[in-house]
Amino acid sequence: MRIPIQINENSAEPLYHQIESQLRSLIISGQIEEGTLLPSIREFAGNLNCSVITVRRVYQDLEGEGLLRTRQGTGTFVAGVGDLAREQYKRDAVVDALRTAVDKGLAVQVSEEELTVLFMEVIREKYKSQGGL
Amino acid sequence: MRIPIQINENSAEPLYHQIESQLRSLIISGQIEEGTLLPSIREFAGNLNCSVITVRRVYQDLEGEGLLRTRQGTGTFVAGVGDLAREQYKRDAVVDALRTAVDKGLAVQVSEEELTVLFMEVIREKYKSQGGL
Amino acid sequence: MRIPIQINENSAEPLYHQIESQLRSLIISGQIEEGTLLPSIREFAGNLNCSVITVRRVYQDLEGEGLLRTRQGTGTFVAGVGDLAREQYKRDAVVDALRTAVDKGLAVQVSEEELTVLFMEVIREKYKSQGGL
Amino acid sequence: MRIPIQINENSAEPLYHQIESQLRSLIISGQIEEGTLLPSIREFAGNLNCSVITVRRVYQDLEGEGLLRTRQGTGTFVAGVGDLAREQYKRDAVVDALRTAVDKGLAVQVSEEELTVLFMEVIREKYKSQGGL
DNA sequence: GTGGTCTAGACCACC
DNA sequence: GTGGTCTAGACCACG
Repeated sequence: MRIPIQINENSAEPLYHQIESQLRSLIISGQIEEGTLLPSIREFAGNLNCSVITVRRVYQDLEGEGLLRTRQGTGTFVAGVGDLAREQYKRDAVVDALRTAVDKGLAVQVSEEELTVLFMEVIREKYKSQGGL
Repeated sequence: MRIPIQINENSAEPLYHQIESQLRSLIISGQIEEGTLLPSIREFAGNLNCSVITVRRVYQDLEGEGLLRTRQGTGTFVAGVGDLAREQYKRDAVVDALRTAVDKGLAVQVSEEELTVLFMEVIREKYKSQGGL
Repeated sequence: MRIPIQINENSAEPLYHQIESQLRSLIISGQIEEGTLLPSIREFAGNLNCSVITVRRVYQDLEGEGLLRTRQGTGTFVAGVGDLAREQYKRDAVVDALRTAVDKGLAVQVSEEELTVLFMEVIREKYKSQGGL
Repeated sequence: MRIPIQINENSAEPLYHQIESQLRSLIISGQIEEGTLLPSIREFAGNLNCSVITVRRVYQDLEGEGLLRTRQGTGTFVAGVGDLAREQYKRDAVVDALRTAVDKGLAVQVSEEELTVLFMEVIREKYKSQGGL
């Protein structure tokens, strides 16, 4: 199976972090189903053109979060995410990002109205380009 | 003049980065006026309880962005930010943060409506705690 | 790879500045190819017999100019300089220096003809000592 | 007497240095005649909008070079510059700047021909804007 | 191994 | 007094 991960070479964000957060989203949103066998560390590293130790770290971290399960000699699987946990998880991630954005607006003294207008522009632009969800 | 900067010791965000972004906001929002003489690097370092080198780096980076002007032997001043440039600057910073948040929503497959509701909750909560702007 | 940098201990020009301008020239003239992995800051500091911090500053400044790209844990690379950009870059640097020289001539009231003669003497002397380009 | 000095606030070049080199040029080129009484330190500082100690340094340095003479309680005068010395002085200053420019060209691997063309463009542009000398 | 951050402290040039 | 440069050395994050 081919996992769709986009790496931004120029970003200051560490490699492992970029991969983790995208893979996490794919799992939580259900785009990769529970029980799926992920690529081996070597194969994944080859796909992403990064070192095996980076992939190893990603798998370990997500296993620590309970999103993956590793079976010696077999491979790494997507673990289950309860529906309730999933909803909570989504909400948290999104609310956190929104809070950061609103804080930015406050710091720079944009009014509540202006900020809302900007939000509307951005959401329209993004969701249009993705097609209806 | 006393510059109000809040340092979060526990944050993963580098010290110089915390200081930079807060000072940047103070300048572009106009809360520190053009031409203001900032504290000397030593004095500021004393206030912030950090090394002079860290303050030096902050001043240098912001000078690189054109927000500060420094003259050896004299001190460091707030450079002018044209009103138009300032508006653009604000907008960019905020739109960028909003985009990140909306991307997060997309990644996790939250619907446009849900995301809007969450935004409204967050903005109400934040702006209320700050009083009317 | 060994980078040929000449340090002048007695110059009033700051160390980091000497290194920066020479490394910059090597890159934009194409003598160091795009994608080349530069020495680690520690190794380079050893070669140049200066502090790692000085090298770090050089790499950081040139990264800011877009000439280098650095990834934590991996190293520092020469970034691409588009051929067109490179030509512009060269021209700018040289024209700037020429302007300074001509200004000097004007300030001291040397005639256009005298100045041209002096230029011819200098260019012959310099280019001869370098061999044909 | 009003001495025409242009200060560039944004330059990295130290204040005293900017003033010195311009005043030096004015004297050597004969635009300020031998024996002229220069403004008092305080007056000059007022004109240039800089500190008296900066002007003091300028006068001292140029006195050290033999270009000025100070008489206690009377003021600071322009000393004589022999015609031969003047010519040598001019030549040296200009040749030095030209050498710097040509070095830049070499560093960046511009050919002798290209460099000559650039020089011609620059000299035409500068001398035209100044009117015939 | 790599770069990223931060420290304390020195010495210099400038105003 | 101010900022500008440079040092040695520490600790952390990344690959």
